[in-house]
Amino acid sequence: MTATMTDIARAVKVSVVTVSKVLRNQGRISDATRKRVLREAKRLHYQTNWVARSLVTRRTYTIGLLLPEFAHPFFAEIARVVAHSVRPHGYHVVISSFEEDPELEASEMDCLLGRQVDGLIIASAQPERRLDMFKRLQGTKTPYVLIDRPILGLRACYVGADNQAIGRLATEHLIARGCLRIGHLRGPEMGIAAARLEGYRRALARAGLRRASGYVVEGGHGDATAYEGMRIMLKVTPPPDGVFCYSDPVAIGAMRAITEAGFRLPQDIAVVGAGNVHYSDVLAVPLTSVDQGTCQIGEIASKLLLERIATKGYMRPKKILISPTLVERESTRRAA
Amino acid sequence: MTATMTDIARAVKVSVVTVSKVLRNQGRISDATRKRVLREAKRLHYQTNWVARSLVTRRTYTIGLLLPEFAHPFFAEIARVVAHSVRPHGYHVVISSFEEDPELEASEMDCLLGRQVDGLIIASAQPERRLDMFKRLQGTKTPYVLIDRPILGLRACYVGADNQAIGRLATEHLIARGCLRIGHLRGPEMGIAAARLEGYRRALARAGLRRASGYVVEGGHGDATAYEGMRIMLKVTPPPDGVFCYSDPVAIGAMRAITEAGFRLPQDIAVVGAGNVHYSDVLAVPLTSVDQGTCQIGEIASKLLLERIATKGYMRPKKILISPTLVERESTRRAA
DNA sequence: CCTACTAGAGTAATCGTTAACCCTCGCCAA
DNA sequence: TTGGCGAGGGTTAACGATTACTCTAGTAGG
Repeated sequence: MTATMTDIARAVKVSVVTVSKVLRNQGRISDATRKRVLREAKRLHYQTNWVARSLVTRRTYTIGLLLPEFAHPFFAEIARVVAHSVRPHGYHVVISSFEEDPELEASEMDCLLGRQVDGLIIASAQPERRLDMFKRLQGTKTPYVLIDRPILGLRACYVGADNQAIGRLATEHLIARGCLRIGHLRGPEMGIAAARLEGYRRALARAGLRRASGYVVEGGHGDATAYEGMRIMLKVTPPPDGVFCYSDPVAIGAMRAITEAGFRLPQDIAVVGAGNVHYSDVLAVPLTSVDQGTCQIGEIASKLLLERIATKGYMRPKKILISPTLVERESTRRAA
Repeated sequence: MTATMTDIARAVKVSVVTVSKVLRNQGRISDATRKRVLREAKRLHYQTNWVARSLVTRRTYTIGLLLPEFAHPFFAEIARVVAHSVRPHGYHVVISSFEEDPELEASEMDCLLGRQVDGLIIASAQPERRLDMFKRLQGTKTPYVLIDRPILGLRACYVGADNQAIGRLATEHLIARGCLRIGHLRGPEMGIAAARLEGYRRALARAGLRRASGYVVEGGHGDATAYEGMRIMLKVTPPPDGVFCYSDPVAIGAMRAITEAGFRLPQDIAVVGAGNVHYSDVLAVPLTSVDQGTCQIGEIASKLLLERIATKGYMRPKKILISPTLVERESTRRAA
């Protein structure tokens, strides 16, 4: 069985407290005793029982990661980065995905709190104006950081991409590549998609380009819906000569529609995606994409959370937007 | 602050034990008392303190997931499936990735054991014949299941893809598509890659096809190394008319080399990958790929582990190989 | 020689829950 | 009347560690 401090204490003939002190390097212990304890601990392969320690210290060195979905590359990357960032501080990560179900999200949050996590990182799917999950969370005083999806009306830490900047950057890039009729295949959500759309609009306005109504089409979430959306947009006369797509999967669907319609890519129509997912450069036409700084989001969220865990008093919530960067590939590489 | 059973007990004027019994639906409690306790519990938003409960029950309802890498689609999917499979049984998952570093893997295992996980699922990177990590693990009697990478000489549960079958299936498919000179871009590892190679060889032998020496080339892990490997293979005369690639990324690199060399795909050279990663059908030429049954691996590993956790006595280790399935796409779609 | 201090330990209480008994009615049968 | 039994609770002692004291020599200083 697993050895406990009592086992060590008995073997070395000291009290459990002495063992505890040695193992934590605390209190005054003679070198001789320390060595004997350490030797015995090693001999028995002693491992701190964190359950017992946590009960009295009220710290589990565990953080909860509450995500809508795990297999999604963005969230998988977040999980990786978060686990990696907190490990040097002795923390581990308990994961929980709620498949975009707000009810499940709330109940999973309760579970994680019951497990006494020291803090939470959440990409929430709570509908707008439904803050009771967060009220409950705040009631427990457990630190938490929101990522990716901002929650309106909540005074809380938030780290996410600067979606308006993403829209602006993508659109400005198309403009710089000489596009004059720039379309947008937008996403379905209120917050994120709306901000990207707004960035797109502002970039157009600043460049003095017109906004034809048919140039903004709903592209859904995946490449299938995006394919349909793009086909609709291509029927506008004149067709667009550049498209900013809400996400990379959407861009993939769009490119398929464009190629099938007989347009050349990027000569006739240039395409920009967003997300810069791992496979963007192995596509038929490698996709120019706006990188949303996934790693940074994970790192900063972790850092923020650990800060808050370490601090007793009140800390003002911080909202941090990560500046996107453009990764240019073939899908926009053409003469301006 | 968070309410405890003591708070409820005081409010309802019963003992803590009574509260505990009500909350666990155990022991004989009158309906009246039960209702009062439950009402108070709800009023205070009582949540079981799992740390305290675990200390006495010796069950944390937590399982550890020890993986080489998180962002990799295969492992991300595994994490998703495992978390999803164990949740209905009240379990949560603590993740830990060790970036292919055996030392880190072992130390993370110790941490997870210190956290008293009820069981472990491991895709190990321990080098061959270094079993001491597992000896230690077995010493704790903590149930565990290996996935993906078998460990030789270890009597332990294992769930993984049938790699030889993958090689066979891919090669037989190429044969069925009329390929006569079939190459293999192999992977670097001993176990998995060797098994796929063996499956390839057997399929060739069974079909009575010759094995030219230059037709088996090391393709590395990613598309960059695979690209180089494929260029080498294309110099053989006559060049292959079909290639089974160790993985999908490898196949992507190979396809690039093939196209650049002026061959048509799949008419001149057909390509099969393995892994069936999510983006296989959005490539320039959608890639035929052998699906290795990721979901099944995760589900079965979870089931096996929960079984072992629930069972007191000894259980014979089970080794389960998941039969692969072929997903045909454009890269092999040609007349036989 | 006595006091004060310190190094090096030990004791007792506690964290929140559960396990294993124990107690006290009230009721019923002998 | 007594004995037994079961319903409905309560008591006590863990679980494995930590925290906050307490205790005891030895030692240095006056």
